[in-house]
Amino acid sequence: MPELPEVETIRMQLEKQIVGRAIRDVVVLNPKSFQGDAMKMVGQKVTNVQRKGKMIIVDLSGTLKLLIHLKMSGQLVFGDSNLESKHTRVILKFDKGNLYFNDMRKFGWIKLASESETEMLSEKLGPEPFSKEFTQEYLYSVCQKWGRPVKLLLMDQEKVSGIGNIYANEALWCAEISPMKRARDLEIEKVQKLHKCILEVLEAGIKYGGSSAKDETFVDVYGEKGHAQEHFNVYQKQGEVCNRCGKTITKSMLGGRGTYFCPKCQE
DNA sequence: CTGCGGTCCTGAAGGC
DNA sequence: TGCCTTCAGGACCGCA
Repeated sequence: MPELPEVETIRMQLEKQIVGRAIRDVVVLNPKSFQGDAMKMVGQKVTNVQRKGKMIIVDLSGTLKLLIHLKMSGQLVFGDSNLESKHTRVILKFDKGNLYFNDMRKFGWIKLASESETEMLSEKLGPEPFSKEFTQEYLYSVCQKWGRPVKLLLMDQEKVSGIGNIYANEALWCAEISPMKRARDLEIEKVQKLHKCILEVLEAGIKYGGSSAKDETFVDVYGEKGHAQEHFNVYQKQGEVCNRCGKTITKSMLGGRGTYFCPKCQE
C-alpha cells in the first residue's frame, strides 16, 4: 500500500522522467481506472509533478491536472520498451517513453481534473508531515480532540496526510505508544516524541526507496522494489522479538487493520 | 461523536 | 491436484 514515502519516491523519479515531455496518446484499458476525457490531454506538456499526501498531481501545460491515487496496489512504471502487463489499466504515451499505470486490485484511479477540483480534493487533506504547519503543537491539539485510538488519528488523512497502516505502526513503536491508546490521554511529552518519530520513519522510508514488504506490490518508476521493510521494527513482525525490549511482537486488529506492536514497551 | 459494517477487487492462502 | 471459501485493505458511505 503506497504511503507517503512510496509516493514521494515515485514523484521524484517521475519528475525526472516526464517533466517537459508531451503526451502523444492515452490508452485506457480499464475504464473505471480513468475518470474524465483522456483525449483532452493529448498534445499537452507536463510542467510539474507534485504530491499531496498519497496523491500525485501532474501539472499540464493547459489548465488541467492529472491526479493519481495508487490506493492498495497501484504502480507507475516508466520505460521505452513495451512494459504492458496483465494488470496494466492505463498507458500514457509520451513523445519519448511510456508510463504504465498497473493496478491489480483496481482500487486506484487517475482523474483529469480542473484546478478548482484539484483544489477541493487537496483541501480535504490535512497538513503534510514535512510542512511547517505540522508542528508538535498542531499534533498535540488534534490529539486532545481525539477520543479514539491514536493509530486511527495517524491514519486519518484529514488530520495529517500521507500516513497509512505501515508507517503508523512503525511511528508508534518508535514513540513507545500503544496503538490502542486514546489520543487525548497522551501526555504532551509523548506527543512530542510521536511527532519526531513520524518524521523519522517517513524520512527513513524515503531514504530506503519505499517499502516492498511481503504482500505489497510497490515498485518504483523503474520497476525496482524498495528496501524500507528491511528496517522495520514491528510491521509484519508478529512472533518476532522486539528490537528494544526483547518481548514478542503481537498482531491484532484495530479499525479493521492489521496492527503490530510490542505489548511491553508500547503502553 | 463514535463505531460499526459494507463496498470496490483480486491473488494468495487455507481447508478438505 | 484442484476446487471452494475466506480475507486484506484506503477511502468512502450509510446506519445505529
